[in-house]
Amino acid sequence: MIRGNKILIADDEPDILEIISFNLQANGYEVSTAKNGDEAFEKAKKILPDLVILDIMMPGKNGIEVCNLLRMIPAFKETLIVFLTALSDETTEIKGLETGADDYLTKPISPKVLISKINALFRRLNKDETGIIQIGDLQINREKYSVKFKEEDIILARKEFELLSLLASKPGKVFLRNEILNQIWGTEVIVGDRTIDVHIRKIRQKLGIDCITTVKGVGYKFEM
Amino acid sequence: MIRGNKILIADDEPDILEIISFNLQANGYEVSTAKNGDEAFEKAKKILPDLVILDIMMPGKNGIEVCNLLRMIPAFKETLIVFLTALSDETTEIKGLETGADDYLTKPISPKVLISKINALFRRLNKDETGIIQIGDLQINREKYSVKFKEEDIILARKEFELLSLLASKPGKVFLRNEILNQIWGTEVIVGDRTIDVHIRKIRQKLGIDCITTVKGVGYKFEM
DNA sequence: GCTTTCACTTAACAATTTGATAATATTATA
DNA sequence: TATAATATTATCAAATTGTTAAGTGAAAGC
Repeated sequence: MIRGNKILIADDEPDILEIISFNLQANGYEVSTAKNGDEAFEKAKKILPDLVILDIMMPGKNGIEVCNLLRMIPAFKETLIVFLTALSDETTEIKGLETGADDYLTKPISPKVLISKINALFRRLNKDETGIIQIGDLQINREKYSVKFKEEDIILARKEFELLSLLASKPGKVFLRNEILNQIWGTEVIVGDRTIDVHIRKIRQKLGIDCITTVKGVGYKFEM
Repeated sequence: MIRGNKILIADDEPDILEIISFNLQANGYEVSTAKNGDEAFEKAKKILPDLVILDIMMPGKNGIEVCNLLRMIPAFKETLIVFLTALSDETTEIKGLETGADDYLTKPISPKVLISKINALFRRLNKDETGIIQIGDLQINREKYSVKFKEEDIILARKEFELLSLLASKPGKVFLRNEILNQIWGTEVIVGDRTIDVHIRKIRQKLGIDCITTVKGVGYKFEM
């Protein structure tokens, strides 16, 4: 868990608090609890959690009020907020979601499912899936379709980029010629064996460094 | 059509497809449908939706398989995927969420609640909805539909504006021609490939600076 | 009502790049 | 060394994009 592992739970039933706390902690989250809406709001402002789990019916402020108040504070614009309540009526659920909550879960819920849902929310929050391959001084950015070597931009044509991208996706692994053909040309198109060689050559030429190794009779592999 | 609002629904029950389609469309989403897993996978690759709603039990590939396949494709790393199924057993739900889905909803679900859930997901996705994009000396104001370069107003026609706006929304990212067509023209309208080029040309001409790069065989990207 | 203007699209062609192959040279290895 | 596999080079066809001009329809202006 790189970022975002502080969770605040607000519920007026001590049993619920304990069960959920236990399960979240067992999954590596740092948990704080609150017994009512007012306490939840105060604690939230103090500890700045990454996720707030709110019961709706609580003494003091109810969950929806807390959610509203939090969303008004800039620091909580991005904070995950989830309702966890026994209230399963449609109107409340819609109201809850429209308040700016990220999910609305109804009790009873199994701890495992709860954890899965929470993991799913965090997964999207930590969207560091940039599609960048970095090996030594070589950087391949799939999204930008760009290759850099020591801050130097290297322009590759499409097939060249795809080929390098494929080989570099698993450094050290030998890709069979067949495998390469299937991955890059697909099963429909049929091209000669020499075609691969030529593209490999162009990549080697453009990169200027020797990072693609020929494994004679088998295929090619990427190595720095 | 600037906002990400394309949804693909896959379900083998025509009634469900129709009801959900209707409701989503009524809420401003652009909807495509698929009757089974295979069709869902193919259509997804073609139209590049922002959200995919998957039934689990379907002829051909089941929903979980489709989700798995999609998540393997770089272009679908960020796509919202939600299961909507009658299967309410815990194991399946956990498996679904661990496959990389963003939510797991069980039928029956009221259209209103479904819409709320979907809105909540999109709300988090479009996080930087400030309406103003500032890159170097270039300022794009989505609300005013205006573009400024070094305090100088630049008048762009609608399509030109939308195109620039799209490219500039993720500087560096290469937008596939497909992606551009889908985002700006939608899946209904079909225009020739040259149309994009011509708009690109006009933007380049009007801006006077070289900030749109052609990636041959792939698409275009914005770079200052 | 008519004309003008403008945004958008397309056709047609030019310019460019890419990718595949043939032909030949070179290398690795049994 | 003989042989199969790969490297290299040059070449050409195909794919892709750039550019210009022209057509279309809708909105604006007279």
